[in-house]
Parts: sequence; structure tokens; C-alpha cells
Amino acid sequence: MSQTQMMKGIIDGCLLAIIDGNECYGYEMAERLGDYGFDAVSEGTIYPLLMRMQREGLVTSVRRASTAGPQRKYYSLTKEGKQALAEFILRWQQLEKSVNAVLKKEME
Amino acid sequence: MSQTQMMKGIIDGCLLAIIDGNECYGYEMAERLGDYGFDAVSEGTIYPLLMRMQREGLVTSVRRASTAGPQRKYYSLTKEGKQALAEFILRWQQLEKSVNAVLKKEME
DNA sequence: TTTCACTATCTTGTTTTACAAGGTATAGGA
DNA sequence: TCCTATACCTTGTAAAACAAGATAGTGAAA
Repeated sequence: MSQTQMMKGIIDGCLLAIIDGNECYGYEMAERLGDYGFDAVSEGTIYPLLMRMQREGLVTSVRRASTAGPQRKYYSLTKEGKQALAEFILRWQQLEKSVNAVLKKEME
Repeated sequence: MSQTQMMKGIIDGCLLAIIDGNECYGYEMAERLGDYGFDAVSEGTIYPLLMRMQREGLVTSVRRASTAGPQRKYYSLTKEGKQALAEFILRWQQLEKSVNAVLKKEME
């Protein structure tokens, strides 16, 4: 069991939350997740995820010049994306509750 | 994003916790997870997981007769299994902290 | 001036996960 | 006798997360 495996499906929601807070681009999202305490999330994970979420209509993107390198692709949430984020939060809270219930009940 | 995807890698740890609490068999673990608030976890998920964990030396099993059906396969944790459980708990707590940090910081 | 480090995106191929669906078999009750 | 609940397992599928590496722009040091 790696940290990796526990991440599945959760990064999506966290990306939505970050984008909702403020228009953001992939490279920065990876850094931010690191700041929040996640194991370094690889770009090979983030970019395909962002592209999938765009395909699904949860986010839109615009390219903008950077002062320090190639163009950035800034993402924003659509109405569907905001909805998906709200649903993610509910599911996360339910999951948190369930796992903690198992750990608490079984660990004493 | 389905509930499913958020589960990845977490069921393992919960099964270890359940087994640690008390010797248990697969069919019952599925029921218990349901009781703890998880979406019904399919047997197609649980049995392969248990077999993998046995292959990895985290659990051992013994067959015992049941009063109400075919033989049950009771699982117990090995020393390695207890170790894996302890590691899971740490990783879970770290994950919980990180996700909540993202949600809190970005949602205000 | 060329080379290095950092910034930034994307692709390919692999491993693993979770599951749906279905198979097998035992026991007890209607 | 047949149904339901109990109990285990297998096969095939879709998707997730990543490692590794390709591509390219910028600026600063050497």
C-alpha cells in the first residue's frame, strides 16, 4: 500500500477546490498540493486529470503569457464544476466519517 | 468522479483495522463496512484484496465451519499486517489533514 | 555564447484498483 | 422440492496515478 493508492479520486476534488479559490494553472496546482501536505503530486497525474475535467465540462481554460517561461494554461470552474465540487465535499465528509468510525471502533 | 474512485487504497486499510479488532471472514467484512457507512463494498473487491494481502504476508487465514452455510475463511493479522495497519493510520491522518487544509483554505 | 536551471505543458506505457457479472456450493425453512 | 441466505471465488473491464521522458520558453551565470 503506497500513499499513491490512497490518493485515487481525491486529487480531482482537491484540484476543483483550488481552482474554485482562484483561477490557476497546472504547474502551480502541483506546488500548492505539496504545500498543503500532499506527497509531491506528479505532473503526469495532474495534466491528464485537468484535460479530462475539461472534456467533461467541469473546467474551462485560457492561455496566458508568463514572465518566467512558456505560456500558462489557466483553469476556471464552470457551473458543472462548482456542482461537482459541492458533491465532492459531501462525499469526502462521508468517507472521512466512515473511515474514522472503522478506526475508532476497531482500534480500542 | 464516483464514490468508487475515492475509495481506492482506503478499503485495504479498513479491512486491516477490522481484522485487527477481531478475527473475521470476508462476507462479514463486507457487511461491516456497510454498517460503518461505506457504500456497499462488493465481494468482487474484497476477496481479491484479502487474497493479495495474504500473498503479501499481511494476513493469515483458517477455514472453520459455519452453522448457516459453507465454510468461512477467518483472517488474522500477522506482525507485518499490524505494521501495515499502523502505517495506514498515519497515512490516513496525513491525508485527512491535507484534504481538509485544501478545502478550508480554498473555500472561504 | 552556450550552457544550465527553472518554468511550463503534454504523451506514452505500465501497474493497480474496484467492480460488475457470474459461477460454485452449503444449510435451513417453506 | 425449491427458495433464500450464506459463503467463497473468477473473469473481464474501465479508469486512476504515475514514472519517464519529450518539447519548449526564459533568464542568468560561466
